[in-house]
Amino acid sequence: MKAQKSRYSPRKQPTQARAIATVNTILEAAARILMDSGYDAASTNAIADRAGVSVGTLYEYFPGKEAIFAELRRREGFRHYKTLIQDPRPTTPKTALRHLVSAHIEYVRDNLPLYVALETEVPRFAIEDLELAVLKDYVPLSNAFLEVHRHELKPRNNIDFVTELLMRVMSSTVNDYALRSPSHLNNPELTEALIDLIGGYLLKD
Amino acid sequence: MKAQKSRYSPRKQPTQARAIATVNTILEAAARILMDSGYDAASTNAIADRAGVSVGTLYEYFPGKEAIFAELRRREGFRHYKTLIQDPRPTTPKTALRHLVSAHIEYVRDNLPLYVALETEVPRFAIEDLELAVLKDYVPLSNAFLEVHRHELKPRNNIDFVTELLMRVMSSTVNDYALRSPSHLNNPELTEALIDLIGGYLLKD
DNA sequence: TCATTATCCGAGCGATCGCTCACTTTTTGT
DNA sequence: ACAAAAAGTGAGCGATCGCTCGGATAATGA
Repeated sequence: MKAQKSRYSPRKQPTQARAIATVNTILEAAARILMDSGYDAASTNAIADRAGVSVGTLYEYFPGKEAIFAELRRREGFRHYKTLIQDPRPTTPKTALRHLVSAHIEYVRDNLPLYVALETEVPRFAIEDLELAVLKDYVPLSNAFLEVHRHELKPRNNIDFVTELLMRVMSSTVNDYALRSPSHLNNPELTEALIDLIGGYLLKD
Repeated sequence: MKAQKSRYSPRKQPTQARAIATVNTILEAAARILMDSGYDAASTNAIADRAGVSVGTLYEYFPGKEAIFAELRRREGFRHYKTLIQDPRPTTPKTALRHLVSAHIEYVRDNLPLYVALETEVPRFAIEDLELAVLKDYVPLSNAFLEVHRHELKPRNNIDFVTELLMRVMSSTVNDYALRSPSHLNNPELTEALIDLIGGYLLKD
């Protein structure tokens, strides 16, 4: 059986190079209008105009408006995820934690307008895919790593629960700063405080 | 000068009892449709129908659709805030922290559908008022309390920064669970873990 | 009582939206 | 070279939206 076709998956796969370029252009136009004027202003006609293609072309590759932003979110989520896992051989839990926190904050800071727009403007349709990719891929990865360094951790009865909690603490707190006090993302104190907070709960002194 | 008239403030103040009831009915209808069918489905016509009044009446008291949900959010935010501060004389920082975390989780859990709908469905217009009320009222309140119990805290150079950070850690983490894993809100482990996490960072052992 | 004010009504306007479809142009494969 | 497939076009349809306005009804207060 072929890959499950989500309600938000592309209508047709572009094969020629120019078609792939068209899809990218459409997504870039959608991102631009989203950041500049919000989700409501990002009508399919407006996106097509901005991309320099006709609405008809847009509907060749996307079954609807929601699919455009679902794809945009999927691509950004993957970019984000990649920055988190490209840690050259984590050595100790402490350094792994430091890399995770600073890489996460760095991604959000460096992509702030789009990150904020996706979080605040776009309705929450079809985020399950992305959630699964991050929580079901990354959490087990972390768990395996922590398992190896069990002797450096404070003893907890439920490692799965703790890993997931601390993951959420980090991402949702940074998310909160991004939406409400974005300037704090440049404050090194924030990174250090999060490392101390999470490390203090997770690691032996 | 009269109170600053926000873009989302009511068009006219209801004076008679039946008019006040009408406004409440409209807000309740808006909340119901929002929870059942989302923000887009909550058109002004739909809200008026559901409330059993005409659109004309709706526009007597609200300058537009956004104002309805701004008011709804304002009222819910105030209800939430009140549950946090009604602590009968907090004694120690530890008990105050326990009360804060459990009261917060309790409110979110007991109002989950509306809380989630407001967070995920309603665009983020005019939330500044609410932010100010909570962050500018509650944070100083906590700071004053912590100042008194300074000797029980781990020494930090920036108490304002720490208070705000821990506040955001708690609220945004609970928010994350509410949106993505609401069943965990019933897990007492979550409350205990958050208290340990924040207490461990803030308080001496 | 009765003028004044507050409240409520709802048909319908103008604008915009997501989207279709009959069609043309470009690329591909042989 | 040339038929088939892929890519691109854009006028315009049907639906819905937020909102107005002229007028009816109910409460108030002197």
